[in-house]
Amino acid sequence: MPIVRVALPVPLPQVFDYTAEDASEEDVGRCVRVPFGRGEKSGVIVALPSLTDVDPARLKPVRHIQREVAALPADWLALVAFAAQYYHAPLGEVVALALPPGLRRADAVASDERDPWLEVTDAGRAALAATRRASAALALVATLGSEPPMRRSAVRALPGGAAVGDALRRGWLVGRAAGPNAAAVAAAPRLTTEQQAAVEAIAGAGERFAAWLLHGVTGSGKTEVYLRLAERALVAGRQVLMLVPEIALTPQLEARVAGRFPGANVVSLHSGLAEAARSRGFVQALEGRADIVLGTRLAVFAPLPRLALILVDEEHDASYKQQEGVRYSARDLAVWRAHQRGVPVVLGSATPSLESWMHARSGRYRLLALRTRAVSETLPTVRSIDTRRMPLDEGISGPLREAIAARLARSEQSLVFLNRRGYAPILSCPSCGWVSDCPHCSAKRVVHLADRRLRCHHCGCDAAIPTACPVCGNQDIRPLGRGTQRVEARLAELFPEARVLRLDRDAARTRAQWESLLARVAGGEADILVGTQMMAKGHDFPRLTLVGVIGADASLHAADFRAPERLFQQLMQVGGRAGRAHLPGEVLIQTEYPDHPLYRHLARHDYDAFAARELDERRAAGFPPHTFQAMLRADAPTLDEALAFLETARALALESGRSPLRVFDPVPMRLTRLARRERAQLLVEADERALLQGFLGTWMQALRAQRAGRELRWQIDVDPLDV
DNA sequence: AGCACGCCGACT
DNA sequence: GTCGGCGTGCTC
Repeated sequence: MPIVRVALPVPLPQVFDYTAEDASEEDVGRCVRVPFGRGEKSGVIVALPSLTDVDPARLKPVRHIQREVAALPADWLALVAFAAQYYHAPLGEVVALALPPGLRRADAVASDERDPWLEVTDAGRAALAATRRASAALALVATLGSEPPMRRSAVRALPGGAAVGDALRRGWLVGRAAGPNAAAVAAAPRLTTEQQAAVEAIAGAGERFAAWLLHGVTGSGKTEVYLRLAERALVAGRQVLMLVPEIALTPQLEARVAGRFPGANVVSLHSGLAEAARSRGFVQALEGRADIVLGTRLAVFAPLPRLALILVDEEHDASYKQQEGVRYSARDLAVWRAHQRGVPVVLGSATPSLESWMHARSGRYRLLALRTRAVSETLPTVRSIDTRRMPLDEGISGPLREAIAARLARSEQSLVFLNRRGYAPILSCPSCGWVSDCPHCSAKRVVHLADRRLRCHHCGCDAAIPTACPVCGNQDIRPLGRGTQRVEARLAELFPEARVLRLDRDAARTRAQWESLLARVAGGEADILVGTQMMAKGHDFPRLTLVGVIGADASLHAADFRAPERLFQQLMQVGGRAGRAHLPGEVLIQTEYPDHPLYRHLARHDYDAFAARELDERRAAGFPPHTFQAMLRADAPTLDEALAFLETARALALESGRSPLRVFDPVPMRLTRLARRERAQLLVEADERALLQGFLGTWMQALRAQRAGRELRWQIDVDPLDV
C-alpha cells in the first residue's frame, strides 16, 4: 500500500503520513483531503516515502486526492520548503499561505473558465451608434472598437473594466476562438539611451541567474525597462513574474501591462481577490497558461513552469515583508527563486534598500543606473526651510505659504505632505493632565474631527470625542499636535479661494474611494492636496509642481535605525511627484535641522552619498545589512509573562550558542501594549547568515519543547524590519 | 491550532 | 450529586 507524506496547515514542525491505495509519484504536489484528529484537513502531498517513522497500523487512508488540477511541480515544493526552513515556520503553514485557500481545500476548481478574445458585435456597434446614456459597459465597447483584439482579462484590467461582464450579457461583446500571439505588442515609447543600455545588459547576459539592481530616479522609466524585458520573454514563449508592493497600485500597472501586451494572458494575484479568482489565476500560472503573473508579495509563490524572468518593482518597499504569521520577504524569496530556476531577477527602485545596495556595491548584484528622467528634463529643486526662528501657522511656515500662493496664481497644484492622519495625535486636558490614552494599547487615541471620534490607530477602538475632561470635568480640553485633517482645515482658511483635498487612509477607505480621489486630482478638481505616505506611491499628477513636507524631523532621530532610510525613501518618492511635463517642480522641507546630511543629500538627489554614509554608520554600529538578525517576540496578558519567557529563551540561547552570536536582553516593545496584550522582544544577531540560521534551527526546537503558559504566544522574525 | 481527556470548585 | 474551569497531551 503506497504511503503519502502530507504537509498540513498546523503549527507543528512535522509532516504526516497516510496510506493511499492508488497513489503514485504523479501525485506528489497534489492537494489532498485527509482525516486529522477528530476532523478533516487539506494539505499537499510532498513525498511518497517507502517507509514511515510511525507505526504503519496507525496510518489512516487519505479521503481524496485532487487530480483535476495539475500537481504542483518539484521546484514549487522546493521553494515552499526553503521558505519554511529559512523563516523557521512549519512546512504546512507555508503551504497554506502559498496556496489559494480554495485550491488547498481541493474544492472543485472553477471549471477552467477560459479567457477569450473579445470582439464587438453588431449589437454593440448599434448601441454605440444609438445616442444612449453613457455607461461603463458602453465605454468598453467603444475602446474595444478602436483597439487591437484583447483578452477578457486584459479588458477587465482597463479602467471601468469591471463592466465587461455587463457588456457580454447585453450581447455587445462576444468571445471568439483565437487571437494574436502572446507576444503581440502595442505601440511602445522610444527608449532613452540608458533604458536601452539596461535592457541590453540584462537581456544580453543570457538566460541564467543574475540579480540586477535597477537604480532609476523617479520618472526615469523603470517600468518601460520591465516591459521591454517582459516582451523578450513573451516572444520566447516564456512566463514573467512581476511583483509590485501594493494592491492599490496594481490596477494602473495591470492596465499598462495588459495594454502593452494585448495578446498575453496577464494574471493578477493579490490578497484582495475573491477566492475563486485567486484560484483561477494560480491554476493558470501552474498550467502555463498565464503569460505574465503580476502581483503582490504572495505572488512570489506562483508556480511558473515556463518562467524566464522575475521583476521586483520598488524593491525597497516594506510591504514585501509579511508582518504576521510566516514573516517572509517576497523580495528575498524572489532572488532565491530566480537562482533556483536559473533566470534573471531585476530589483528596481529609485531608493534601493541598503541591503540590495550593499550587494550591488560588492558585486553580488549587478548595478544598472537610470540617471535621467524620461518624462521631464529636470529633477525638482529641493530646499530646506529653517523653521527654528520662524512662526508656524498650524505647522505651515511663511515661505511654504507663499510658495502655495504662487502655485495657486499659476493654477498649478501643491501637495502638503505629512505622515500623520487624523486631526491631532492627542487630546489633552491642560488643567489635570489627562490625555487620550487608548484603553487597550500603550498609545494615544487620535482626534478625528471629520467624524468626531477619538480613535486608536493601532487597535482601531474608538469613542466619541468627550466634550469635557473625563477626569476633572474641565470643558477646555485641547487637541495637541496636528495631523492631515487639521492642516487641511487651516489651509482651507488660509486660501479660501482654493479647493483643498485630503488624501489619506481615512479619506480613501476603499479602493473605489481612492480611485475617485485620484480622478478628481487628475481632473484638476483640487488646488492643494494634503496627504500622507499614501500619496508618495505611484501616480503622476501633471499639474503638481510643489511639495511641502511638514514634520519630517521626527524620523531623523527615531530609535529605529532604519528610520532615516525610510525617511529618505519617502521624501525622494514624494518629491518625485513634483514637476512633470515641462513644469519644473519644487520640494520644500520644513526642518529644524536644515544642515542635516540626510536633507543635504536629498537636495542634491544624491542617493549614492546618502547610502554610503548610512552604510558607514550601520557598519560602525554593527547593524544590518552588515550583520544578520532574528527577533523573537512574545506577547501575553502581562508583561512579566512575556519577559519571563524571553529570559528562558535567552538562557537556552546562551547554552547552545557558544559561537560568536550576540544575544541581547529581552525588552518591552516600543508599543508595549497592543490590543490588551503586553509585548516584549529579544534580539539575536550574528555576523554571518549561516551562523544565525544554524543557531535558529536548534533554538526553535528548544523553544517548542518549552511548555509556555496557555496565554503566552511567541513568534520568530528572521531579518526583521522593525527592531 | 483544535480538541480531547482529566481532575477540582459552586450550583440548579 | 452535576456543570465547567483550563492544564496537559495528541494529531499520521
